[in-house]
Amino acid sequence: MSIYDFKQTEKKWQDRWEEKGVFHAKDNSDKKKFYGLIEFPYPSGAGMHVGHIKAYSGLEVVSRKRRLEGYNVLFPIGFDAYGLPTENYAIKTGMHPRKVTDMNIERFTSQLKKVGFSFDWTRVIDTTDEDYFRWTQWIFLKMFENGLVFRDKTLVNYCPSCKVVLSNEDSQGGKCDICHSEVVQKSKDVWYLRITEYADKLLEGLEKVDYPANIKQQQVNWIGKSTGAFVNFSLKGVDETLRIYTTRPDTLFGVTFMVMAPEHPIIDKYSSLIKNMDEIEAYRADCAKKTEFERTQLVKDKTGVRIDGICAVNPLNGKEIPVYISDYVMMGYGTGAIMAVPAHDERDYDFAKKFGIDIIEVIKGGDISKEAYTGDGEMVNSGFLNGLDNKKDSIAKMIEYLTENKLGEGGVQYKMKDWAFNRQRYWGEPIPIVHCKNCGMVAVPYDELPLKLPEVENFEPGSDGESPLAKIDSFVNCACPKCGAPAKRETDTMPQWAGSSWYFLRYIDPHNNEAFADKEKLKYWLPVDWYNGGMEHVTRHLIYSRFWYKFLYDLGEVPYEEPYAKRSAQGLILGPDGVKMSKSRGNVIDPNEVVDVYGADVLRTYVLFMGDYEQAAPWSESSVKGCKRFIDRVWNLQDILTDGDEYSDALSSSMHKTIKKVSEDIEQMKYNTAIAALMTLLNKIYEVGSINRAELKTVLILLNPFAPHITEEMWEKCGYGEMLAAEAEWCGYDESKCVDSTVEIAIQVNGKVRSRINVAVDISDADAVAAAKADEKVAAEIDGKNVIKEIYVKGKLVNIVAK
RNA sequence: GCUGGUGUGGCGAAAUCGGCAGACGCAAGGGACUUAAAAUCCCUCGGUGGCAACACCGUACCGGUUCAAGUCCGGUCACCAGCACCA
Repeated sequence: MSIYDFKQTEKKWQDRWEEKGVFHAKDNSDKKKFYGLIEFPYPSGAGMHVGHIKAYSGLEVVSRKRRLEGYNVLFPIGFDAYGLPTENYAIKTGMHPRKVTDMNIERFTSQLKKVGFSFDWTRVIDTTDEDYFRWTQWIFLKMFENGLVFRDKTLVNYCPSCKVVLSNEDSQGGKCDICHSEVVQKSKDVWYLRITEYADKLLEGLEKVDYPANIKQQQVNWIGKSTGAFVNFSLKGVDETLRIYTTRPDTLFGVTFMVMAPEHPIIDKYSSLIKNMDEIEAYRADCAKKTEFERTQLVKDKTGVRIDGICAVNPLNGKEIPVYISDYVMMGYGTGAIMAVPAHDERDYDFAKKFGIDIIEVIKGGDISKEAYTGDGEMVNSGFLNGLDNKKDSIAKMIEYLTENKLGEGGVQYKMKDWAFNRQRYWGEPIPIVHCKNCGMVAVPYDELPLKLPEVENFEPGSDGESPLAKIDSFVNCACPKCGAPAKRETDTMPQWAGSSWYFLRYIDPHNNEAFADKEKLKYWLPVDWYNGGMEHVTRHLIYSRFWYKFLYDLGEVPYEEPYAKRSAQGLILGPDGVKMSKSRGNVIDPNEVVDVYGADVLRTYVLFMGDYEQAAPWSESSVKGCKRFIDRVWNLQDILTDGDEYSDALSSSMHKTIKKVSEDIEQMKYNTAIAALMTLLNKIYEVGSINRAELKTVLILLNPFAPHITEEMWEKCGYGEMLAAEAEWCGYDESKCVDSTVEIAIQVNGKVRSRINVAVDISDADAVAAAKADEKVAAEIDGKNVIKEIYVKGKLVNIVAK
């Protein structure tokens, strides 16, 4: 018995795989392709996390299996290297972000290689590389050309700590996605990408892809499509319409007041008519003080101010309606104003109660003296709608009436907002736009790309929320590409999501200087067959990259409608204390230490064995040892190896069953049970006491995707060949050989197990029941009773119902 | 509040279609080997009762369907994740 020297062995095979280039994807191949994609890492200074290992190991196993199955596999890796942590580190230490990035990438690379991942290292990309971001800028300019880029001065999410403007996706829950501090609202002129233009396409595309239901649902909710109507209310005494959006046009006869967002422009436009402007300004100031989080909390106790001097008119019956401002209405959704129907909306009801406003019932079914009735029913107090069902007929009828009389029309709204696309920071892709007094916003010509970052001394962002680039005159001052007049460059950079929005396309053709990727190659490799990543990206990167891809599809640059055919998400690895790993808690597990102590094969096996791949699970050092034992027991199979080029009778059915189980489980990401099946097989082999050459070969191939190093070493040592990864074929199995000739079945009497017997697999129902009845215990149990029913479930059990 | 999900031993977890609950691993206890420890190997391991064969109970809780329910149906509770005054 020899001891398995994992350190020396793992290094040996990692070097050989690299030398031989066995994991390089081949272009222009006739073979079936498989494109497996994992979310490329942000190369942080902290180095790799065990979470990375789990995230990559899933598709690593699939990719290795696919190669053995004869596929041409693209399983690439790269680095999403622009971002604030690097820049902040550079500010702190005085090192250039380029240097920091290069160091971190080098460290990640060596760590990844030590785990033995089968990435194609000839296709590595780095989003901060000028040959890469040149094309990020190129896509941005294409969007600019096509009207998908615009500037707007409105309230934006702003992180005072990071000193950057955040998109809606980056400030979920009112917290900054980067540093988790409270986001404030600030009025600022910033860049947007018109992602809402693609809302419907993003929604419809979900029907064509294989994503888990929860991921689809989350995206659907995030896009938040609603259908309803726009209604134009006139304001009394002035030539002005107050336009609102509602999903409930059926309740239009029940409107008793209107509410505008505090920032609504109509207020300023008619401030001279408003008698209580002081009160309104005071309320606005109060709202501005609230954080986004406070403002979006659902509160029963509504606040607001009635606008004295402005009055709206119900377009149906000419009734005068008071107008309020309140912060429960948001400027960013719909038109920033609502018609309030307190009888049938909880928020309006709370507001009406507080301010003593009339509540008019227009749908029968509730008790509006107690609470708002939001259910359905028959229309009342509603003129031409009376007697109709509110859902079935009256919505359509009302929209028809509004349209005919030019009082409004049907419409849709989305919760998703346009993408605030900018960072007031240094370490990002420069936005390739020039501001010219004569020509306005002008695109940097394509042949001047990449527009590089200037060399600067100080990366510190300006306190006024300006990019550090604004201080570099040599960068800012330029000639207008259109008219040649002196002009100024845009100084904002792109947000960190830019580079990752299309990286999977560049892997396909990473060294192309003529285009972001060759069309023929895109046609061969796309779509990504399987994309694994974290749940945290479902309403960020995953939406953004689908949007960019769909834009490129509309341009004719990419071949299919959706980028990712299938998506999956791994669960978190928690600390040994069952809580999310964090530096401050001191419960972080360093994957390098695990590799050093137990070896890469053990680490890889453990992260997949620890539980359901998609579920969170705590780290357990002793369970790691269990996997170490398993790997060592595999090594020791050499001691009981015998000749034989066919499966032995003793192991045949176990071999076939295990091949079937492992093959099927990998496809369903049930890696834990696949490994358990291999352990079960190993137990069986040791019980039998020997393994022959044919059986060992199968064991090595089945285990190879999980533990590639030890299986390569044994492959070579036992004389199967030179390199498993280059030579082996995935094992087949024979369904008919997965079963033994006899099985043990349970015998139940009235549903309770009373005995067990061995029967032939192909026993007939009648014989099985007869055999069951012949059993002593069963016979005693049914003696003197009436047998009512007899059931035989093939290979499982017999149930005799007796009274 | 809405959406998606989860609830099974001391722990991580298994269990196609409803068909022997607890595979596999960890921890624990006992034993072998050892001067000793580690490593390794063997045995036990959901609970209660029993010397035992065995019996009864047991998949968050209450109820239902069924010969048979962890699995299906109705209701309740708890936890996790995401969204949230979205008109």
